[in-house]
Amino acid sequence: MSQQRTGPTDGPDFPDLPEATVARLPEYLRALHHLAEEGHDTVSSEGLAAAAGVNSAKLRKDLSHLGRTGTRGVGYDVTLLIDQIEQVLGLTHRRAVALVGVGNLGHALAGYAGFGNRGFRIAALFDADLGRVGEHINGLVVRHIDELPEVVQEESIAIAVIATPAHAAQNVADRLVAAGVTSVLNFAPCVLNVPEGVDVRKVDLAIELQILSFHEHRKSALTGLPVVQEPGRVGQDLQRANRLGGEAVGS
Amino acid sequence: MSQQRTGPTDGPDFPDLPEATVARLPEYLRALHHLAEEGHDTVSSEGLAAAAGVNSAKLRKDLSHLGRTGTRGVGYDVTLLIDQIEQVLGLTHRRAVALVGVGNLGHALAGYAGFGNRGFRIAALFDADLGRVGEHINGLVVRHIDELPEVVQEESIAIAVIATPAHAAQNVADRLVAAGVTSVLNFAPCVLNVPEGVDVRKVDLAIELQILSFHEHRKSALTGLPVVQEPGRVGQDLQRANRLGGEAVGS
DNA sequence: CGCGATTTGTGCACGGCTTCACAAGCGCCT
DNA sequence: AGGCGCTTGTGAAGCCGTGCACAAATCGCG
Repeated sequence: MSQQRTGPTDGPDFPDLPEATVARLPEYLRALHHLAEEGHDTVSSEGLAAAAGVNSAKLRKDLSHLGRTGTRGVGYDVTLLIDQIEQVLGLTHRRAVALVGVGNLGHALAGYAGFGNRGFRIAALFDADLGRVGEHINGLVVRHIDELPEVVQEESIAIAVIATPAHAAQNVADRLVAAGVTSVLNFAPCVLNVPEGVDVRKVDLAIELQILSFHEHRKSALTGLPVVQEPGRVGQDLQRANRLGGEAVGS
Repeated sequence: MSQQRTGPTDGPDFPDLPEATVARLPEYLRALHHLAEEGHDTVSSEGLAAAAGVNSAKLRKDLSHLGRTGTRGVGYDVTLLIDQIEQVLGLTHRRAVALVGVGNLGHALAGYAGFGNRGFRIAALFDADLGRVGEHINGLVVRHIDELPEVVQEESIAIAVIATPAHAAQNVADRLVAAGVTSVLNFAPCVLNVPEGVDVRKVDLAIELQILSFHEHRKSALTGLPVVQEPGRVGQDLQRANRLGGEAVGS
């Protein structure tokens, strides 16, 4: 609401990173932690790039946005780089996260150790179902969603995870925003409308599979039969042709 | 392995969609199903774009890659468009999916109804832990991972989901590929090395949160105090600043 | 102290994606 | 039948991201 995303930041230490870079920094961070555990003190861009699964030039350009980080001829200091990235990502303190929806998926997320290890602390669980309120999960008690405002205030929660059914997600999002949450990770398969200034990221498991399905479909069309049919009318014909050839997916 | 991704496809009905388009088609599909349930027969690009959360021009260009789909002055026929997209994504039949790792997350995924509704059928569950083998989840029995090759053959499985701990993921991926799987959805926080021709998509929950954390960090630096401190040592100081500015998030 | 090996940081060009703006086409109404 | 309003499909411009290739910088060693 109050700030626009465009234009250079006037804050001195915010280099206004490209979004693509921001999306990769966490991956670098994970790789660096792994390297640190193995006892490495320094890494070359080549080595870190391999560990993170990216091009080394891209990695160097990404890191160059953080200011002077590496030393030529040597590489990057692992612990120093970890600190720098955690700085930029705002991971210098454990951020409190609220989780709404303690169903099938939410239950699993509440117990997922990966959050705790990587800068986050699930500070509160919520659900609308009174049958679930009061349940203990991983040392936390499930609270009713009406208690959102107080808890968000008390725990200084800025990030929330939505793991509710799709039909409830928009309502939950509205209440989260009203309570002061400004970042949402949405697992519900629907589009969320939020006011400007609130960030939403979406994770849709079925969509990921459907993207893979497309590539599968294409692979099997290439390796398998050449799909004989007229190039002109690509309408209902295709539909029928595919339904018939549907089984031929074995490698 | 056998095919390279570059160059135009020689198959007549594969328009070689841009990857960005492929990633959005599933979202359109979901929105269309929703519209169909509400009784809509046609949609304008504007309407569908709003429902999918994208720009309408982008949507039209995406759909134009599928061939003639809409009618000018009217819009898009909802059911027809659903069929077309499902065609292209290879969703004309329910694809069998294997799920490896029946821990915290895997358990939830096995019970997730969203897969079944959207073109996929979890055909087999695997785990390396003998204590879990034999367990019944959602009508399926957990099998030992050594049985992978047979089951993948029998069920014609081309897509697999990895929900194991990170340290086991690469091994599992190798075995999946050896068994004939050519698409992998990886929930383990690590990079997978797979031979060419195998597609991997990764979902890392902590990374999503870290990206949100970055934006939070930036917001609080903008709205709050101008972050007075030496540019040199950007260490613990920022940490304090953020904690103080944490309250100022009310809309 | 100087040289060579090594590795970072970056200028540059290329390709893909996004967005605007508008012409072409379609149906409806008179 | 003809015109009008609406909506698609697309040319063109601009932006962002990627990757090559190389200059600049640093360390170690003789």
